[in-house]
Amino acid sequence: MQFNVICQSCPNKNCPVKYCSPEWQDKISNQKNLVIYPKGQYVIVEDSLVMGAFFIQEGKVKVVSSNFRGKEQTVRLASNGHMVGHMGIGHETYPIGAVALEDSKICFLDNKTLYDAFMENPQFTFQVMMFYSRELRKSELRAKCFAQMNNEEKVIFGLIYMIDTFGIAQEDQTINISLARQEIADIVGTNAEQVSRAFAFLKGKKIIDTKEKRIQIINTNELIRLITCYLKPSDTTIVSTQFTSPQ
Amino acid sequence: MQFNVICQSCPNKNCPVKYCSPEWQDKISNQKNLVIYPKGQYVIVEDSLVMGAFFIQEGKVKVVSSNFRGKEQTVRLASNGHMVGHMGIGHETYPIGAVALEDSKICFLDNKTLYDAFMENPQFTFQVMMFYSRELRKSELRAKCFAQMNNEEKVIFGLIYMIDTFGIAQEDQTINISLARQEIADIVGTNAEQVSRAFAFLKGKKIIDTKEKRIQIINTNELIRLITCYLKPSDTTIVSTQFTSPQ
DNA sequence: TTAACATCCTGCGAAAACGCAGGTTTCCAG
DNA sequence: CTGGAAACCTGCGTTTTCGCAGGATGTTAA
Repeated sequence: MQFNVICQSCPNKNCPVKYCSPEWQDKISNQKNLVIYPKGQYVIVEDSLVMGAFFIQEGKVKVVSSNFRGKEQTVRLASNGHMVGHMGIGHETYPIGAVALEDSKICFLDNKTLYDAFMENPQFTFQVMMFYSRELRKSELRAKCFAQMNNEEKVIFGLIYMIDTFGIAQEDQTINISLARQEIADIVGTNAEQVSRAFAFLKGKKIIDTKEKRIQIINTNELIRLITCYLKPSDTTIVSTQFTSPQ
Repeated sequence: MQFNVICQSCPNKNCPVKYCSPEWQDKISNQKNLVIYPKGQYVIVEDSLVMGAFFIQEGKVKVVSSNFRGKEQTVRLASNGHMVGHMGIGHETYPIGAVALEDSKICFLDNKTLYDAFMENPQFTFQVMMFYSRELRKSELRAKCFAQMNNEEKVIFGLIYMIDTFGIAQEDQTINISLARQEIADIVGTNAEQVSRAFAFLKGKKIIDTKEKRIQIINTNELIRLITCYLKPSDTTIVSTQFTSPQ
C-alpha cells in the first residue's frame, strides 16, 4: 500500500480515467486504491469474489485461465493503461486470474464508483467500450491463429504478441519481458519443448537470438513475414491497445 | 429493403437500443436502415470500408476471418440482439466478414449517429460495453479451448457453442441451425473429416444423433461432462449473450 | 568457489491429426 | 421420377505433435 497518486497528475497517459471530468477524476482519486504488486504475485485469484476492476498504472500482467487438469492458459497480456478484471455484472466470481509479471502499480476501483462514473462520463464509458472492442478483436485473432497455425507459427505469433504488448528495449533490441519457456508455451497453447525447438529454428535463420530469458529480435520484418498470411495490415500495427481519441 | 420498424415497437427485446431514451429511439428509428439478408449472403465483406455497425433484429450470423491461404475461420456466432461490426475507430476497413446463416433482419446504424447516441445515452453505452466484455470473455474461453483441447473435445465445444447461441428446438431437441460439416470444422478449428469422426463417436455413445444437417442432442449433461474440466460453472450457463440489466 | 537445483535443449518412440480416396447418401433441378 | 452434383462417412498411409529422458547450461546460496 502506497501514497495514492492523484489521477490528474498520474504519469500514465493511457488510462481511460483521463477521459472523466475533472470532478470525477478527483472523486476517483479518492475512491481508488493503488497497490504495488511484486513480481509473481496474484492480482486476481481465479474464482474469487468480484469487487471491482483493476487499472494498470505501470506494470506487466498476464491474465490466466486454468483448467481442472491443472494446465494454465494465458489468455491475455496487459500493460500500462490496460484494464483487468471485467466488471462483475452477471458474474459473482472472476472467471480468470491475473499475475504480475514484474513489480506493478495497479489501481483498484470498486464496482459502485465505476458504475456511477460510467453513467456520468460518456467519454470515459466510450473509451472503455472501445478498449473491450479492440481486445475482442485481438482475442478473436488469437483464437483464429490457435486454430489454424502449426507449432512454429504459434510461437512466432506469441513473440509478436509479446512485442506488441511490452515493446522492445532500444539498447539491445530484446523484448521487454522475461518469461520461462513454459510461460511462453502457455501463451501460445503448446509446450516448452516446442518453444525451444521453434527458437532453435529461428536462431538458425538469424531472425532472433536468446540470452537466457531475454529474447533479441534481429529481423522483425522476417519474423512477421513468416506468419503474414494470417494477418491483416491492421494487425501488424496493433502496437498495444491504447486509449485513443475517436476519429 | 423493407419498411423500417420503429425501435419502440421492435419485437427484439434484447436490442441495446432499448436502453436509449425515447427521443433517441425515435431518432435511431429514422436513421437506421433495416435490411433482410438472405441465407448465405455477406452482411459485411472482409476488408470493406467501415461505415457503421449492425444490430441483428432477428437472424443468425457467423463472423469470419480468412487467411491468405484461403482457409476461413469462424470467430464468432451471433443471433438476435447481438452487434456485429466493431465500430471503425482506428480501423478504416472491417477486419472480419459476416455471413447470414439464415434469412436475417439486420439494422444498420452509421458511425456518426451511433457515436452521438453513445454520448447522450450512458445506459446504452454501458450495455454495449458489457456486451463486448462478455464477448471478450467468451472469445478468451474459445482461445483457451482451441489451445488445449483435442479434436473430439473441440467438436463437443463447438456443439455447445452452437446450442448456446442458437438454442434447441423444443419439438425434436435439434440445434436451431443447419451447418455443413466443413462449417462446423471452421468454427472449432479442424477439418470436416474430424467432425464426422467425432459425430460418429458421439452417436455411438448415444449422446447425439444426426439426420442430415440437423443435430439432435440426446444427452446434454453427458455432452457437457466430456469437456467439463475446461469450464467454469459460469460458462455452462452462458445461454447466449444478452443485454441484461446491471445489478 | 562450489554444490544443489532449476531451466533449457534435443533425440526419439508413441500418439494424434491430417488429408486423400473411394464408396455412400442426400439434395436439387429437370 | 430420375440423373447428376454435392455433401458425408470412413479406411489408411503420411505428417505433425507430444512428451519422456538425459545431458547441457544457467542460477542461487552457503
